[in-house]
Amino acid sequence: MTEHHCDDFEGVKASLPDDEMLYDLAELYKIFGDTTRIKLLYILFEGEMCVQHLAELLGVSQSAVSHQLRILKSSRLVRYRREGKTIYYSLADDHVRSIIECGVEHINE
Amino acid sequence: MTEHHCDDFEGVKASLPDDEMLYDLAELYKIFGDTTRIKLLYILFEGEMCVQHLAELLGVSQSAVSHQLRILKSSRLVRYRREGKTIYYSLADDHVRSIIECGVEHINE
DNA sequence: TCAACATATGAACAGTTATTCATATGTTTG
DNA sequence: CAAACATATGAATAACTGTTCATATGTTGA
Repeated sequence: MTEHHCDDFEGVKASLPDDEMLYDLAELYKIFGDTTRIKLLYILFEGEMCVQHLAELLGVSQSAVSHQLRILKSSRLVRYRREGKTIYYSLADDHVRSIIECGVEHINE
Repeated sequence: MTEHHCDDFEGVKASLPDDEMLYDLAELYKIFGDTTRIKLLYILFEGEMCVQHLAELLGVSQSAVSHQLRILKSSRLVRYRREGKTIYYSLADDHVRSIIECGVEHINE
């Protein structure tokens, strides 16, 4: 009797989270899987910043940043506040930090 | 004096990790950003399993699983051992678990 | 060594994604 | 209200990604 689990389909299958949850999880990580968005999040670690300046720091167009911010916003990873014409973006909560830290740990091993 | 950081380009820029690290990080998360791979990892939480059975559990072709396993392997997220004709895959370490747990936390908030 | 089996790999294709360009929305000031 | 500015959005495009099919590699036992 080996220790592999090929015998126990039903057991393993039952232990899996439901498909919707797995889908959501993948969707979440997809968001972190892009250099522009990772950079955005890292910049926002330091505090809020307006769109224009985010674009300059990243070296991409205002439009590109805005599109990416929309994705981050819709996943509730960032939030924003308006001040006159300017909109300042910031991190929504600390999950972002902890998620990224987990990744960094793996890379630095 | 507001609290935003638009003034402090250089400061924020200096605080950013180097591009290579940010790239690697994005590459890592990209791997988690796919339902098939997330499922694979979840299955392997329960123990090692051979390719054929992984394919059956996932409902995709043997080839597809093999391609995905190659990606997971090259990122050192899984490892394998051969036993005759069969190859058993398993998680490489516990980082996978902690990374995924961070994601789950965000989803369940 | 040959047949049967398990896994890996390459090419092709369909679907997705990130960017840019052009333009729209919304805000402030004269 | 009009002009100037900041951001958002839609369409188009180029690049990337995951799957399948066909086939190659590698292992075992007769």
